[in-house]
Amino acid sequence: MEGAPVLSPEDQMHVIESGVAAIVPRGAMLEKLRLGRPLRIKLGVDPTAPDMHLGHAVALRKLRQFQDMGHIVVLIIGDFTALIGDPSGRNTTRPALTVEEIDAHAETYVAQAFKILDREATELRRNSDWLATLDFGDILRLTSSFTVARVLERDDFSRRYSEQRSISLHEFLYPVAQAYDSVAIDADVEIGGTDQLFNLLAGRELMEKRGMDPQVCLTLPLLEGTDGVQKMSKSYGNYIGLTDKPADMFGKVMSVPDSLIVKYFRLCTSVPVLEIDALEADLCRTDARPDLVKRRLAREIVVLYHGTAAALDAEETFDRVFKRHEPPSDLAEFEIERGGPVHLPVLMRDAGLARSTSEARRLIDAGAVRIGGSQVPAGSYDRESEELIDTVLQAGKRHFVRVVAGP
RNA sequence: GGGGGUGUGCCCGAGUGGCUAAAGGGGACGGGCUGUAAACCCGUUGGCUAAGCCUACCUUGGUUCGAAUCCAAGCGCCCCCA
Repeated sequence: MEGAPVLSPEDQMHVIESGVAAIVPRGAMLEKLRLGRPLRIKLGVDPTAPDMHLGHAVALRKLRQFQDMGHIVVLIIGDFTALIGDPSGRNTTRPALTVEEIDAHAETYVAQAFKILDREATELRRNSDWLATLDFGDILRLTSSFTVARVLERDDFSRRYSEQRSISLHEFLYPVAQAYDSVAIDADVEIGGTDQLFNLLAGRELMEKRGMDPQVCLTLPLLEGTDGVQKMSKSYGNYIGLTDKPADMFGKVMSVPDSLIVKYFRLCTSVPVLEIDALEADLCRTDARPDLVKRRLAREIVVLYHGTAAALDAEETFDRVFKRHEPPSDLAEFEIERGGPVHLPVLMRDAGLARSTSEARRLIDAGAVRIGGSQVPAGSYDRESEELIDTVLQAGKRHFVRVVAGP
């Protein structure tokens, strides 16, 4: 955003607060903004998960908002802390990663992060730069700033402690290391998920003890996945991947429950906050059209990751498939031999329309399968190849394959 | 170190010798309604060119015409005592 108008501290505050879980302490945030200089906004990431989805992007989007208002982002790859493994939200010790894994993950992470962040306003750092050089004396001085009781207050530690699960001594050092990151880069603000609050506060306290202007801690809520219940996660299968195909992305957003529309706008799009406020007000009216608002949401998100043209295309495909019940334009093709009988369950399994021939039979018996638009009757499993070639085979509402003659 | 418990399909959970591909629920999938929302209704939910066959109740071995169910050993998890 070149030449963005300079917002007043109060207006900036309004943007910053959109969608956040907490700003601690809120007053300090405002004071920092009033300084009138670019603030240094810190995000530390553990190079663990290379496949990113909208949930991972939430913090990055918030950082981007800061950048658009003229602030600097300091993105820290926790290559050194990954050797410890963040215990946050875990019941057990997290396995440490190898150096090779860390490098590979960091690379893919950064590549994806710069789809969202402004490279020009980003400082990219690795925390091994300053953590690896500390000697034992430094570490002793550092750890003397914290007490065991304080660290044990953390939910995850206290739970593990009372349940008599093991806590390795080095895990205690994770918040210390993260706090030291804030000192090393002189952070004004650090952002993270709600489960990070303790670590963020540790940074604030350490800076204070060192006579620095302590960082403000900003936490972001977890983003629910397409099921609207569980947090977005690959293992729950409810995620929208940043590299999902435009049509898939559009469709997945449309399947998100209405109750999450505003949250998604705030956490996943770059729509101006004032506009989202207006949208939210509209949605509360009795003649509201949540379907249209959600459509816009889907469009905004696809534009962000695939551009305008792809978004228009995705919406068109969506209408074709789900409104007019026609096959999409970019159909996958599946080749079969010309001449001879075809057993539908096997064809469907091989073409990826069903996971097994048994499932394919079930789909047929449930009336979910169509050849060239006409329903296959239950129990009818065999066809001649000529009846299938150059037709569209459909299983359920969203799975299509064009059958063509093979070599 | 001693004592007790438990291990079932994607998950939870019933089942204590044949009628069990295994109740019920959740989830998922499919169909209807719709806005690929919610709510609701119906169906399906091990594999296999399939009225049949094969593989399945932690593992291995055993008893039996027949075992998820009984016995033995092993492995995992949980609880109590020391």
